[in-house]
Amino acid sequence: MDMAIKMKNKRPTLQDVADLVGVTKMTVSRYLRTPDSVSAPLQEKISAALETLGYIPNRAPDILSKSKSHAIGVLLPSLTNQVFSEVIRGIESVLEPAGYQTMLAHYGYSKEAEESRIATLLSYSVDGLIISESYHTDRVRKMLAVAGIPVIEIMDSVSPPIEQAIGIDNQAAAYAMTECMIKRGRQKIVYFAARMDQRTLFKIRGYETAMTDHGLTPLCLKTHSASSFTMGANFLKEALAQQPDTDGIFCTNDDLAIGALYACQKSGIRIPEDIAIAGFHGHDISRAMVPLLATVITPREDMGRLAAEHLLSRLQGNPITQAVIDLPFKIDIGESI
Amino acid sequence: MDMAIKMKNKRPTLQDVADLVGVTKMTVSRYLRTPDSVSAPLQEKISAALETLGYIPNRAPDILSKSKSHAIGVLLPSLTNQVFSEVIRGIESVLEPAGYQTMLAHYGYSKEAEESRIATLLSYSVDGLIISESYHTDRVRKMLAVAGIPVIEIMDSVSPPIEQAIGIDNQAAAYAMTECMIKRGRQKIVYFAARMDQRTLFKIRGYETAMTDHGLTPLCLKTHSASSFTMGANFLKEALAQQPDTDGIFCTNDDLAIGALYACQKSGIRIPEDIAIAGFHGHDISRAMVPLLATVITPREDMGRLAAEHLLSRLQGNPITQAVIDLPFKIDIGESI
DNA sequence: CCATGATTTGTTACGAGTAACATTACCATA
DNA sequence: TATGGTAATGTTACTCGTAACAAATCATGG
Repeated sequence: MDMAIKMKNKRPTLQDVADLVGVTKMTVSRYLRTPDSVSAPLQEKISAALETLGYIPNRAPDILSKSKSHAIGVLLPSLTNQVFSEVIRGIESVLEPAGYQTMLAHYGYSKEAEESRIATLLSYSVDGLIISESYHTDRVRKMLAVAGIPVIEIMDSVSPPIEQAIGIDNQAAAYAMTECMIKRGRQKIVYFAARMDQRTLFKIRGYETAMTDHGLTPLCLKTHSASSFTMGANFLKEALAQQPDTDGIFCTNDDLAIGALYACQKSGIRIPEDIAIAGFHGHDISRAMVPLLATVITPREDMGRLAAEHLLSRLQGNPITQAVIDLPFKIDIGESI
Repeated sequence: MDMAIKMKNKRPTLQDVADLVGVTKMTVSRYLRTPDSVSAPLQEKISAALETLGYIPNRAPDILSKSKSHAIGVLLPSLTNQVFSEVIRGIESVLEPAGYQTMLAHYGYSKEAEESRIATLLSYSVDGLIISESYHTDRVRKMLAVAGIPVIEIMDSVSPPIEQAIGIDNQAAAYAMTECMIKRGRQKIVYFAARMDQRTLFKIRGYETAMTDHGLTPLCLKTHSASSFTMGANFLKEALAQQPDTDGIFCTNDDLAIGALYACQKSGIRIPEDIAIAGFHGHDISRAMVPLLATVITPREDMGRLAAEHLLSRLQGNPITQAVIDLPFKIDIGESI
């Protein structure tokens, strides 16, 4: 066999193109960035050579010499949650048309994992970071400070931001929904909480404050595992066991609420006559189902979109105009409370 | 003000660490990779200096000299679709523990966009690619060939793969579900199709073949826009207008099916007595709702997981063991047919 | 007390593209 | 035809970490 020609299977470089044309790689480099800076005959020859070899630009040298990767790191707690899928969608809808690449990472709600993921993203010289959660370790804060790139925190608008935060006031949202249920006559409202992350803790506080403000006794069922329809059904059973006259359920997200709602339907519990159910986030399904789920509608995609827009603005050298952007939420009473 | 010390705000390099300790960067480099290759006193001093400066490794030189980024490019048609969120989850569940970074991109079902996204991913020297759809332009095929990195296609197991494909037989799946509905007595089944991508076309073919095989007349409602609950409701209206005695609906995905199902509930159409409804994919919601949605359960997360596993295996130098991996689907008749 | 080998640290070169500077080619005009 | 000026192309140096090689240091045994 001929094992001569083959072997050199590495992708073509500017030098390969230059050799084919008979010029230096500098000329090819110039052609790629400003075609007219090269003479007309060369333009054609270089263009043909690029096509022949299938040349693809290489960002590595640029990342090395200019520390600019044109990539943005996105660090979220989870990919399992629909909320974050929508955030990613919002982010990508801005970054991609702007020519930025998204580097996605997740840390499963673990602080140690967050540290290592941020280090990893920084090791790729990302030009900016979008991260979530409002609490960060000192090590994370130091890494971000040293990296000297713009960082935007999303999801929560209450905690003081590292630089800039875009989110909602989860506590106020939970308070509002709880109060709404109380005003509609519910007294024995149970809160279903999962994951127990920062945002969930804020929501619980909002719920508990609303309950005690109205002279009612809060009852919160908690799990550290992820939320799911099944978990919502399980929580329903437990709630009825602990508090048989439960007349309202407020869930940390739509999954739990829908799980609880279907479980009620299966056991002949009428919604909302017997028990009122409310969720959190307002996913598409809750806007379509029968009965319509009462929920707190949150601007998840907007959060991603705005975060990306502000990040790009800062990459263009603009200063931070607003350290905290508090996005509005909306209470939708649907048909389930 | 003192503008002396500040200014040099770029992130610390190995040289900075070395200067602080009083050695060459080579020594620090060695310490980072094999701490014991450096004398004990130096180990401590270097460790302290790294901490003081907040040094973060830089992958750029490695990418440049070894063309190894430890990043995997993932190109999907859309991020809007829950199917792909779950695929991403599967991919990340393997890549992240293996120390690989995910570079995510999407192309909105456009072939031109696919070309440019692949070029972008390659420009970052990704070590491997996971892409979707089975049809690719010549330019894409050439880029992939020149890049010389392992490529895995997911979602479809029928078309001949570039190198390796992992997916399901969409046509067979649609055929199976259609036949199942027919065997349960349905005659006037309408197909709801959206997006009209490769996979949808396969499904339509499966549905139509099953119908004609059983002497029935297929009727397919189509839209090029994305599927949604609303679209499912609209399709229902149109189906009843075009074929008032419609007794079955088979949808290209669960969203359309659920939208149609809820629309039926609202108009007093009984499911499945009056109309049988089936979806495709078996998302969590369809496994929890009342009535349980009949659906084709597809191994979305498995697809991602397997794709990532096979990719890693090939990055470790193993050959392709199976060019096409056809994953099983499952018909779940639920309570809606 | 020096030779020998082992251990530790240092030096040089490289990867791909580009900024900055240097050179060459070419044209028009005096 | 020499000259000035511009347009086109070439050269050099640089980015940061590390492989490969070189040098220095140290310990041990004869």
